[in-house]
Amino acid sequence: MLSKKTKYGLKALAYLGVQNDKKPIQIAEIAEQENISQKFLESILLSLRKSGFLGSKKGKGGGYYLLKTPTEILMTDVMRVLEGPISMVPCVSLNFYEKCDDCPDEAACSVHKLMLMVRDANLSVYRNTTLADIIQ
Amino acid sequence: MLSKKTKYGLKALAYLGVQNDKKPIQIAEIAEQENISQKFLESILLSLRKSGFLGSKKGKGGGYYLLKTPTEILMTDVMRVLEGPISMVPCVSLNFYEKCDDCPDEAACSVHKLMLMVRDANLSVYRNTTLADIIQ
DNA sequence: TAATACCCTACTTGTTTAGTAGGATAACAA
DNA sequence: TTGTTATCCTACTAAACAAGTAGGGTATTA
Repeated sequence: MLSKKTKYGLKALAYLGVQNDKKPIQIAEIAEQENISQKFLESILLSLRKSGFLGSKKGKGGGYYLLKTPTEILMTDVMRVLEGPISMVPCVSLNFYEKCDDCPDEAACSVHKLMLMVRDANLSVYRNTTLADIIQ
Repeated sequence: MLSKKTKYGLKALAYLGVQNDKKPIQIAEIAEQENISQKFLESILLSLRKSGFLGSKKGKGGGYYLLKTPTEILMTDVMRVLEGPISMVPCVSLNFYEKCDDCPDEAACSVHKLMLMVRDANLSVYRNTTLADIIQ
């Protein structure tokens, strides 16, 4: 299941992505428009800022804005930050590889084989999809 | 992340799949060979039996065995029983569809759009993979 | 009739999720 | 300079879920 964090994060990015100008948008506005708890959204936007997707401005007239254009924002990167590893098991992860402690032989493991295929299928979606592709 | 339940269930199915004869295999043997807690595996095999993948035999010489040949066991079905819905959000699920309560317009939802692509990618893997494909 | 091995329910423990609470800090405007 | 706005940051919490454990009951076979 997709976590609410990821869902809300994606919705917020999409909301910022459809704005034509680069004027900062307030958390409160996004939260209200997208039916998200404001405080929860606050922490999500914070992590999106820390990972380089968003810029922010404090004080009156402040808010968040995209640092790149939607066509430059890859779902691979967004998903890794919001949802974590794309692989369903660490032993097939490109960025978070870890050997299974219970599995003596990766090459012979049926779970490994299946999860490799699943990982590749997911990666091909996320790598070929940008924020621009999912807004409008 | 893939649950241990699914991981163990797949390993057990694979273990039963490589047996050439149809002789029942005991939980204890699978648990030992695959490094799985026996009691936990017991409950997993029980659910695989109740969903029609396995047959069982009680008493001495008893155990579990596949009810179909590995080429007939689709990953779509296995994953749905062990891991639950293949979709990451209910609003794109074929078998467990549910409308999002916070989302006014599915067609315009960016999360919906992305998750549709992800669902299709995963389905195409699971639908085209049988137990036979992941053993050996 | 004793041993074997599955059958079934209920409980426990640890982790994660989805928030809440409450204040600190920076920027702008009067 | 002072009040207001809005982000920044830490810590806490309730509920759900995962991953087992415990302890028997029941059917089959020798």
